[in-house]
Amino acid sequence: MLLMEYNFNAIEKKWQQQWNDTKAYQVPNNSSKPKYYVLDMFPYPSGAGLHVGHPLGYIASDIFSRYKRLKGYNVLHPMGYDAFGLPAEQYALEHGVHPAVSTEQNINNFRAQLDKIGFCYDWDREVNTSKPEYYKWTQKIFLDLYNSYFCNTQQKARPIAELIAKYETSGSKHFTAAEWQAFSVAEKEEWLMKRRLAFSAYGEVNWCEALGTVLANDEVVNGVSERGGHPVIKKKMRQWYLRITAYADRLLEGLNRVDFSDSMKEMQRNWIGRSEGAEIDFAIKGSDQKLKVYTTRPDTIFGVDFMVIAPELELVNQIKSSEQAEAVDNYVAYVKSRSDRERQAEVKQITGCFTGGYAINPFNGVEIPIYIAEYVLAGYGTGAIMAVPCGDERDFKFAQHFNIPITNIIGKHFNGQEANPTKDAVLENSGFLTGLLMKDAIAVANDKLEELGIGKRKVNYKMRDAGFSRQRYWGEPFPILWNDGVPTAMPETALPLNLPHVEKYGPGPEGEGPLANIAEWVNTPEGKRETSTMPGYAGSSWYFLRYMDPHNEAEFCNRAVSDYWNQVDLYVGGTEHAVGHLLYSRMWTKVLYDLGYIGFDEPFKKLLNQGMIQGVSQVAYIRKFSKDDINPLGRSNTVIIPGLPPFSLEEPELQLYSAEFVTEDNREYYAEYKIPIDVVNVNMQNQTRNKMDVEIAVSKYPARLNCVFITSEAFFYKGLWWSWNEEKTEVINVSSPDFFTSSVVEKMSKSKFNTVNPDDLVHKFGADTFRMYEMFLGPVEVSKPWDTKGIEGVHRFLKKLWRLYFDEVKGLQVTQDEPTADELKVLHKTIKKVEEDIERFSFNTVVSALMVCVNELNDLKCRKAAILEPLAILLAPYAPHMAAELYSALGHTDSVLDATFPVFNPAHVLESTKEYPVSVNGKLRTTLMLPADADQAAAEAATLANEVVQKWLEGKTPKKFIFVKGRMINVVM
RNA sequence: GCCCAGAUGGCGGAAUUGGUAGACGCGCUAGACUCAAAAUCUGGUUCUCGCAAGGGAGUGCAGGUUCGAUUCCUGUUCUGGGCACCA
Repeated sequence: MLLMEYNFNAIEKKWQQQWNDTKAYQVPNNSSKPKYYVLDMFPYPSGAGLHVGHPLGYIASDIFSRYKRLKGYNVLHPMGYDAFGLPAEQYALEHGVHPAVSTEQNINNFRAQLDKIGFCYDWDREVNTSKPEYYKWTQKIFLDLYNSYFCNTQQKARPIAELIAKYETSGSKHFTAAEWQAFSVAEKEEWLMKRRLAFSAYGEVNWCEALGTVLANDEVVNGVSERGGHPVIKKKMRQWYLRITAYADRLLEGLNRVDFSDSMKEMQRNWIGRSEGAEIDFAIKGSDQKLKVYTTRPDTIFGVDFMVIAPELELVNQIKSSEQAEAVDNYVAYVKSRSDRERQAEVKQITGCFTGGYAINPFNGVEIPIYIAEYVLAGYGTGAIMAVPCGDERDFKFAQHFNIPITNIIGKHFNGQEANPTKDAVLENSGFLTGLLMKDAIAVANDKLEELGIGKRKVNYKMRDAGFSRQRYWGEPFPILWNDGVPTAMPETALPLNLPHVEKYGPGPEGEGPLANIAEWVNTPEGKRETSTMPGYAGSSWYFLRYMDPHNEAEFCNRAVSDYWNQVDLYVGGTEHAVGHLLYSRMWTKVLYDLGYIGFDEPFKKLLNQGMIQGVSQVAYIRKFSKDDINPLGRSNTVIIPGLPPFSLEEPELQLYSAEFVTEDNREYYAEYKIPIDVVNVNMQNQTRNKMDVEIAVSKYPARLNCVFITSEAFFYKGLWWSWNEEKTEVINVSSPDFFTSSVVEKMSKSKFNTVNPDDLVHKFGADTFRMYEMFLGPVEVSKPWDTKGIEGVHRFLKKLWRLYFDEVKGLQVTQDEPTADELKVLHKTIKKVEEDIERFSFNTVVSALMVCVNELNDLKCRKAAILEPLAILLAPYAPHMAAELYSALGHTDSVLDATFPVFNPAHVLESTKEYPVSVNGKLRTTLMLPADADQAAAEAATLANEVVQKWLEGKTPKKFIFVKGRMINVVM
C-alpha cells in the first residue's frame, strides 16, 4: 500500500537508508566531471539544539549541491563542527561536566537532527576542531604564522629565517649586523616579535577581580560581570596576536576578486578602515616630549584649538599639571571601567578632562591645551588627535562644553552654530595655507611638515591586530614554551600538543587560564608551557581546507587535492560573520598561499548570506502597581475566592493580563511577560489578534497553575474560571473567555519560549515538506519570522503533486502517451523558471513555480511520463525523497541523484499573441491583444481604434505614443 | 554613536533591465461532498465609493526625476544585524 498515498515517513526512511547503504553522497577527490565546492559556515554545536532558523542555510546549500550534481558536477558538500568555545566551558563551570563530554553529546544531538532533514553531506569528511587529529594542524599553522614575517618589499609572508639571515648579514635600520650578533637571545627575540605574524605583546583585557578571571565581552553587561555583577576593569596582560594589519591592503584588494554582496564588502572595507593622513609632532610646553597626533586633515592645522589624547596613554602622567592631577586620575579611573563601545557610543554626554599641559602649534607658536577624553582610543592612530572645532562636529561640541574659544579658518562657511566638515572652503586665517582650497591645502601642508621634519604622510588602518589568546581551557593549546620571558616554538614533530584533562575549570593564578593550575603539564624540562589557549576562530580559519583531505596524517591538506578542489565556489552563512571569521579566514588563506601550501589566496569565491529566522514571542502583561493603585477593572488589588485564602494582586509574577487592557496611553504601567504557548489567530474588526487558550497553557506548563490570568470577562486561577462579580467572586461556567496576547518578533531563543524545533515538523510533515517550506518562507538572504501555520500549504502541494502520479485506489496512473503542446509548454516554462531561479539563489520562487506547474498540470489532467518524469527531477533538489520514490516508480533503477537536469526548449513556450496593457497618461485603462510580432505602427492603429482608449482621449489627438515591444503601450495626451 | 541591511494586503512574500502591483501559499469567507466531522474540491478575498458598469486611492513617511517609479535620486522615521574575548 506504500505506493498508493503519500506516506512520507516510509518513503523518507527507505531512501535515507538506501543512500546511506550505497554511500550515495561520497565524493571522490578526482573526477572527469568539473568540480564544485559548496560549504556551509562551520556550526558551533550548541547545547540548545537546532531550531528552525539553523537549517535555513543548510537547506539552501543542499538544494544547490543537488542541483549542481544533476547538472553534471562533482560536488563537495561537507559538514563538521567548530567544537571549541566558551559555552561548553561555561557549562562545565556550572554543571561540572567536562567540555569534551558535553560537546560530544551536543554533536550527536546535532547530527541526529541534521540527518532527519535529509542532507547530502559526505559525512566521511566530517571534522571536529576539538580533536587532536584536527588541532594538530591548527597548531602547525600557528607555528607557520609564528615562524613567518611580512616582507614589505615582496608584500607577502616569508619564513622568519630569511629575516634572521638578513639581520645577521646586513642588520636593519635599527641595528647593524654586528650589533645583532651581539644581542642576547632575549634581545633578538624582542626584535623578531615585532615582525612575526603570530606574536606576543601586551594588551588590554576585561579583568574581573572578584572572579579572578578575564571575561569575554559577552560576559560583561553594563560594566559589571554577567555572573555576580562584579566590577570589570581594563587590565594589561601578555597576549598573543595575529598581525592581520600587515595584510590590510591585500585584504582590501582581494575584495575586488570575490563575489560577496556590496554591503558585505563595504562592511569589511569599513572595518579595515584605511585612511591617508599625516602624523604630526607637536612640542609640549615645558617638556622634551613630543605629542604625536594622527590627522586626515593637516590642512586645518591653523584651526587647532585643543588636543585630545587617549586617557590610557603613558604620556598623560608626564604632562598632567599638579593642579589637574587629581581630576585626571579620577577621569582615568572612570575610563578604565568603560568598554570601547561605550566610550564611542556616548555622544550626548560629553566627558573629558583638561590635563594642564599645552602643545605648541609649530607654525604659529600658539599654545594648545591638551585634554583627555574617552572617545579617543589608544589603539587607533597615535591615540591623540588635534581638534578643529570649526570643522568637526564632535570637536565643536567638546569645545562648547569646556568653553574653549573656537578659531575660524573657513570664514563664512562656519556660522558659529555648528561645525562644517567641508573640504571645499578656501582657508582663511591659516598662515602659509591662507587662500588655498582645503582639499588642495592637504598636500601643501604635508609637504611643509615633511620639509620641516615635524611630520610625515601616514596611511592608517582602523583595524587592529587580532587578539589570539584566551585565558580559557576549552581551546587549542599553544605549542609554545617560555624561558625567562622568552618564548620558543615547539618543533612540528612534537605536535599535537594535547589539551590535558582537567577536573576544575576555574581560572589560574594572576588571571591565567585553567591550564596554569596543572603544574605537571606547565613545567617541562624545555620550559614553561603557554597557559592560554587559542580563540574560537583558530580552528574555523582554515577548516574549508581540511574537508578536502580530512584523513591526511602527513599534512593538513595535500597540495594536489587543494589544487583540484580549489576555492569554495559557494559559501553560505550569516552576515554576523561579516568582519570576524571572514576576515580571519581570508588572512590565513593568504598566509598559506604565500608560504606555498595552497594555490589560491581567497578562500571563498561566492558568498551567499542567509537571513535569520526570527521567533514570534507571545506576550502577556504584568501590571506595575503603585501603592494606592487599583487594578484595571476598577477594583482593589485583592481577589477574594471563596474557599481559598484571599490573594493579593501585588505578587507580579502571578498575574498575567490579557493584552486588551494595554493601550498606548497606559502602556508604561505594564511590563511584558513572554508566554510559552502557541496562540490562535482570530480576526476581530479587521485586525488579527492572538488568542491564547489559558486552560491548555496551564495544562502544558503546570508551573503556571498558580498564575492568575486576567481578562475583562473573568479570571482563571487554580484551574477554574472566576467571575468578576461585584457581590461575590464565584466560579463561572464558561468556555475559555478570550485571553489575548500581543506578539513580538525577535531572535529565537529558549528563554523567550519562541523556538520551534525542526524535529517536530519533520515528524509531522516529513523532511521534504520541511525543506520546501523553509525555502518557501521568503528569500534566503532576508530575515523573517517563522510561522508554522503555512507549512500545511506546502504539504498539501506535495500531496497534490503525488496525486498526479498516483491514484489512491488505482495506484500508479502514469501513461506513455505523447504530451500535448499545452502540457509541454507548462513543463518547459517551469524548467526555465526553476533553473534560472536556482542559479540566482531565489529558492523561494522555485517553490512557487513548482506549485503553479502542478496546478496547471492538474487542470490539464496530465498523467504523461514525458512530462511527469522531468518534473520529478526538477523536484529532486528540494524534495529528494519524494523525487526518488517517484523516479523509481516510473521504472528507473538508477538514482535520481545522478539524473540529468531537464533541458529547456524555447520552441515549446513560443507565443503568437501578446496581451498588452494600455495606459493613458500612465494610468492603466485596458488591455489589448496583439500579434507577438506587431510593430509600433500596428500597435498604434489598434490602440487608437480601441473603444476604451477613445473614451479617455475624448476626441483629442494624443501628444505621444509609447510602445515598448513585448511590454506595454502608453498613450500621452 | 558608528557601519551594513530592510520596510509591499490580515500574514509570509512575488513583480529578474524603470513598463499590467499583490504571483504562490497561509488565513478568512461562500459553496460542493458528508448524518456529521476530517480530508478533498470549486469560487471570492488590497482599501474605498457604487446594485452594477465603472471610478478613486495605494508598495514606511516627505519631496524629486520620468510618458511611466515597489524599482532611480534627496531627506526622514522605524526595525534588524555587526562593532574586535559568543560563535
